Amino acid sequence: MASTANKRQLKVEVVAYKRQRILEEGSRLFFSRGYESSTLDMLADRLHVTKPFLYSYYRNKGEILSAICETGIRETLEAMEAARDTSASPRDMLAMMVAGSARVVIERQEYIVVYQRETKNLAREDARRILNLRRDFDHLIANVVEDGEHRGQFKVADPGLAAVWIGALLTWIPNWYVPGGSRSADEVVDHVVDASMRLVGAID
Amino acid sequence: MASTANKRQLKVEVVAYKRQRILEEGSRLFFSRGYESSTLDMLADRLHVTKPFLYSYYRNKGEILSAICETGIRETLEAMEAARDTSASPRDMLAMMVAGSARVVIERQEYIVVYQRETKNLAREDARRILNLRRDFDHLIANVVEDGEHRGQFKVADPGLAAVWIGALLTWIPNWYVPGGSRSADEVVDHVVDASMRLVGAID
DNA sequence: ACAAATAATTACTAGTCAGTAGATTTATTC
DNA sequence: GAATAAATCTACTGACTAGTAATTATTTGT
Repeated sequence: MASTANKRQLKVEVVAYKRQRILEEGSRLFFSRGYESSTLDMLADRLHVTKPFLYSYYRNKGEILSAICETGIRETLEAMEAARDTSASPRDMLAMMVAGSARVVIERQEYIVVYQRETKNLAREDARRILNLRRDFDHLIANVVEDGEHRGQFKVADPGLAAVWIGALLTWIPNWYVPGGSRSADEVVDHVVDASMRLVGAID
Repeated sequence: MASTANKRQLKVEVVAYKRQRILEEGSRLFFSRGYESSTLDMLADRLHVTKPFLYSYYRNKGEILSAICETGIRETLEAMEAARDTSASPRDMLAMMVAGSARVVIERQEYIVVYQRETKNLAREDARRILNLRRDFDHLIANVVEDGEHRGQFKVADPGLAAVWIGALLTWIPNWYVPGGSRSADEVVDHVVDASMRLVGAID
C-alpha cells in the first residue's frame, strides 16, 4: 500500500488536475459563447459535475476567467523566454521567439482569444497583473529588435512599435487559421515568421 | 411657416439623428464596459432618456449592437472603396487604402473595437451580413496586392495572406494608440502605411 | 469496522435586466 | 382650441444566474 506521503502527493496532483480541467473546458466554453453568455452551470455540465464543485476549486467566475487569461499570456511568454535564453543572433532569436509563441497561439487558441477578448471582464487587480505580463512580452520583442538594429541585422525606426506589430500578427492568428483547414500549423508558423522579418526590415 | 413636406423631411432627419446618437453613445458604453455588462438603462441614462425610448428606435439590444458593428466595418470599407476608385498605381492605391481606413479606425475606435470584440454576441443573421462586409474588405486589399505583385511593385507570396496581415495591423491600432498621447493621429497613419508596405515587400 | 474528515450534491435566494403594457405628455391638424 | 396622433414615460414581469447553506456520499486513518 502507498505511504501517507505518497497519498498526500497524489492528492495535490489530483487537485491540480481538476483545476486544470476546469480551465480547459472553461476556455472552450468562453471561447465559443463569450464569457458573460457562459454560465457556470454550463461549465459544470460539460465537466459532468455541479456548480458548487467549481466553487471548491475557484473562488468565483472571475477567478476562472483570470486563470485562463493568465495561462494564455504566460505560456506565450515562456516560449519567448526560452528563445531569449539562447545565444543566437538577434535575427535567429527573433525568428525563434515568433515561431515559438506562434505555436503556443495555435495550440492554445481558446486561451489566447479569451485573453484578448475578455480583458474588460477582469477584476481590476487581475487586469493589472495580466497587463504586466503582456508588457514583458512586448519588451522581450522590443529588446531583440533593438539589439538587431544596433548590429545592423534589422532596419527599423521604432523597435517598440515593431514589437507592437509583431504582437498584432501573433494575436491575429486565430482570426484566420482554421485547425484542420488548408494550411498546416507549420506553414502558418513560417508565414508569421516571414511577416515579422519583413516588419523589422531584416536584411537578407 | 414651413410646408408639410418640409416638416415631414425634418422629422425623418430627426429620427435618423436620434438613431445615430443611440449608436454613438452605445458604442462608447459597449467599448468601455463590454456589451453584456452594459444595460439598456445605462445607455438610456447617458442619453437622458428612458429604456422604452430606445425600443422605439431599435427592436432590441442586439439590433443596437449589430448597427454599431455594421457602421464600424462599413465606414472602413467606404474609405477603401474611395481609394480603389482612383487611377493610382497599386503602390499608391494601397497606401491610400491603408491610410484612409487607418483614419477611420482612429476616429471610430469605439465602433471598431466593439465590432471586433463582440462578434460572438451578434444574432446569426447579423453576424453573416457583417462577415460578408469583412470579406469585401479583405478582397479589396488582396486585389490591389495581387495587381501590384503582377506589375512588379510588390514582392509577396500570398496576396490573400498579406491582406489578412494588413487587416491585423489596422484592427490592432486601438490597442496601442492613445488619443491625446505622445503620437499624433497622422504619425500613426504613417506608421501603419509604412508597416503595410513592408509586409507586401514594396520595392523602393 | 467505524469515526472523522473530505468531497460533492441538492435545493435555494437575492439580485439583475431585457422587454412590455398602459398611462401621460407633447406635437399636429383642422 | 378641441380632437387626434405621435412621442415618451412610469411601473411592472418573467426569466435567468452567481453564489450559498444544508445535506448526502465518499474516502481516510486507526
